Amino acid sequence: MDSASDQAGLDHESRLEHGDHQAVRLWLRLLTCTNLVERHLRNRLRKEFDITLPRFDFMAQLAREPKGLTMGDLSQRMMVSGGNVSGIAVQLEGEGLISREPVPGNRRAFCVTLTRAGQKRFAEMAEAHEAWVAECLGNLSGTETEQMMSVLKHIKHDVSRIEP
Amino acid sequence: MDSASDQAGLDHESRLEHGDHQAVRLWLRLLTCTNLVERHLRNRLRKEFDITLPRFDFMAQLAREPKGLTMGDLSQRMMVSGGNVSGIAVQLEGEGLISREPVPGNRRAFCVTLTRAGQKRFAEMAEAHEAWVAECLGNLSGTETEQMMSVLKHIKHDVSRIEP
DNA sequence: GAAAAACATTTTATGTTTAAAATATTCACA
DNA sequence: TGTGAATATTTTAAACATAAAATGTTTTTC
Repeated sequence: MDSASDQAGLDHESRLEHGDHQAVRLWLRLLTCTNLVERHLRNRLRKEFDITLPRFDFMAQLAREPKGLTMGDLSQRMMVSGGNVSGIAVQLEGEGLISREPVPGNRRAFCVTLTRAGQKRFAEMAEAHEAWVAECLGNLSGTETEQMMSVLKHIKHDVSRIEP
Repeated sequence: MDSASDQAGLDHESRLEHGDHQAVRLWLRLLTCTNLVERHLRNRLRKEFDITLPRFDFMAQLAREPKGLTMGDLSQRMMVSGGNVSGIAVQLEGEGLISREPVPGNRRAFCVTLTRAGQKRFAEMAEAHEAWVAECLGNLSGTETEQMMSVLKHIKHDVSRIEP
């Protein structure tokens, strides 16, 4: 607990505690940083396009998959609950940005796609969004970006091995 | 747009586009990874201690500041709106985990502290929480941790220079 | 010293998020 | 086949988030 103590010369238990503590410090910084960027993007999307981040994300997933996705696919890719995409879909459909067609062989599922209007609208937003992200993360050196990508991959791997 | 094209030999504009694209890829990975860890911690806190992440965070801020914090301090440190902490405070006060005393020289402000019960409860949770974080982020090498801390600091600096 | 500005907090209205329950459809299999 | 398990989605209830208005207190300023 003594912050003046040096890492060298600690016993096993203390070293473990120290490592855990380091992990917490890293986690807090990671969380703060991500929230900072996320909030920035959220605010700009709202100000410039009057759209929320989840709705933008919803459309982004569809833009990547021109053949369309089911509600379940969307829920999984956006990593949010099913009830969530359900609500967003109703709104976007009401605005004519997406359409939901029944799937021929499966009366449970919908096939959701961007409408023509949705594609056009998303293209405008995506361009701006990419520039905003670049403002936040584009000043890193090539090395920094690679390090970050690599460590994040490592973390993702570790976390997905837990989940019980 | 051609993913087979090599970074070398691109003109200025394409290189810019490439850089922006890299930034977006990094951002998506960063967001995914943070959400993954956050969700894991949220679930465990709920399962093991029947508490939400914001409420845990609220208590964590107080645990670090035994002299107490005002509602405004808490709002700032948790980086959420004032109305938000207000609601959480009512609940935690109702459960006897925090107390709100008037500040002697300032009848506007409250001084919020953990009660004895709150300290005890938080200590239990914090220990588990630290271990869970270590499960997620503790398998990184010293180098990886340092790289991550460094790059995140860089990002935070860049983002806070934007905001308007 | 009174009016105005700034401060600290709560209330209100609106919207997002989640988990869990409900509904409906399809699949597996004895 | 027909019963139960699995799948796909929607609905519901509770917690959380924000902005903006409301309330009360302190400080500034003229």
